[in-house]
Amino acid sequence: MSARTEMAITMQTIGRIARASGVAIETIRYYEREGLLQPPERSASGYRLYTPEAVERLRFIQRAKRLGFSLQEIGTLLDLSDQDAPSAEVRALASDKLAVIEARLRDLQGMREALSALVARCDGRGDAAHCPIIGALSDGGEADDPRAV
Amino acid sequence: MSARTEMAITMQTIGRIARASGVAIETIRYYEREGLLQPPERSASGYRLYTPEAVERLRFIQRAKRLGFSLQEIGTLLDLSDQDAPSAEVRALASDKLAVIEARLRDLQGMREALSALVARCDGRGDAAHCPIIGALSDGGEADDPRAV
DNA sequence: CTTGACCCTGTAACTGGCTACAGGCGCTAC
DNA sequence: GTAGCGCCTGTAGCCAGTTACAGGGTCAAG
Repeated sequence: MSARTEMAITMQTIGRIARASGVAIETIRYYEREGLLQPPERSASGYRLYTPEAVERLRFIQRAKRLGFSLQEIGTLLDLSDQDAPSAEVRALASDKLAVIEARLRDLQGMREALSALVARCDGRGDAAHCPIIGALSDGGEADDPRAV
Repeated sequence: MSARTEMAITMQTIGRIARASGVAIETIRYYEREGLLQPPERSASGYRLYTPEAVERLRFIQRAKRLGFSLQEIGTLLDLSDQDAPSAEVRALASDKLAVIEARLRDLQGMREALSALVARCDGRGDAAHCPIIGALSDGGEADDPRAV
């Protein structure tokens, strides 16, 4: 059990880290092409060999994706982390993203309100010519509720 | 001013309806290819000639887009309207879309909460290694607030 | 008669994030 | 040795909704 004989710790093939992380093999290779993952070592026959940290990195990517970061932004986050950059930069990225999410939320809330008002006004009886939804889309919504659509 | 001599009412070229509707020329042709707009009449030299209703239809499309409908769904809405189908079908489409929007809203609200909690925990001082944002992304966020990210 | 704005068709590029081949080697078990 | 999985590269396709050419013809003004 000398350090010399177990040189490879627990290197894993791409299929194994794919299963361990829940990220598809093709996607892992794609992330490598996109620069999110360092090109790993290769076996004599050219197989990619990953350390367990690769799984951590993939999980990082997944979590950041869930928070709404794009792959490009995740790349930046990973770089900042790797270079141990000032935390303020990470924070700035996150709060920019937060602002984008909030803007999108306001957008969607507007849509929801407009649409639910329309759905509420349509009883589903009669035909499309008299449907308030069609009416609102056709002429800008000047029925009971003259809010712009 | 006989009906015979002014056969064309006020037919407009594509550039004019583009300006009147705010939709780019290329986009109008694209909508035609996609079946959202009926192929218009043509002049002797092959120019598209639109009636003023085309502008209405383009505005309909824009309003529906703002409400979150896809072009495909807008096509369906227009068909329902053209065929004067039962209003219930329009209503169903709208309330399905509403449900999708609400689901997306819940999603984004979750993102906002998680992200704003992280931003709040990072004071922007120190470096990335000690940044709670990086920490949460790296290990699943088991800091002050062990909520899953 | 020429300029320049407008229109035509058809096709390709773009965005982001994958996903799917095709064609070919490597590895392991029986 | 041979089956069958796993891995490799490289390229192409997918989604939606445009946008951008290239290479032409048309039309109105000066």
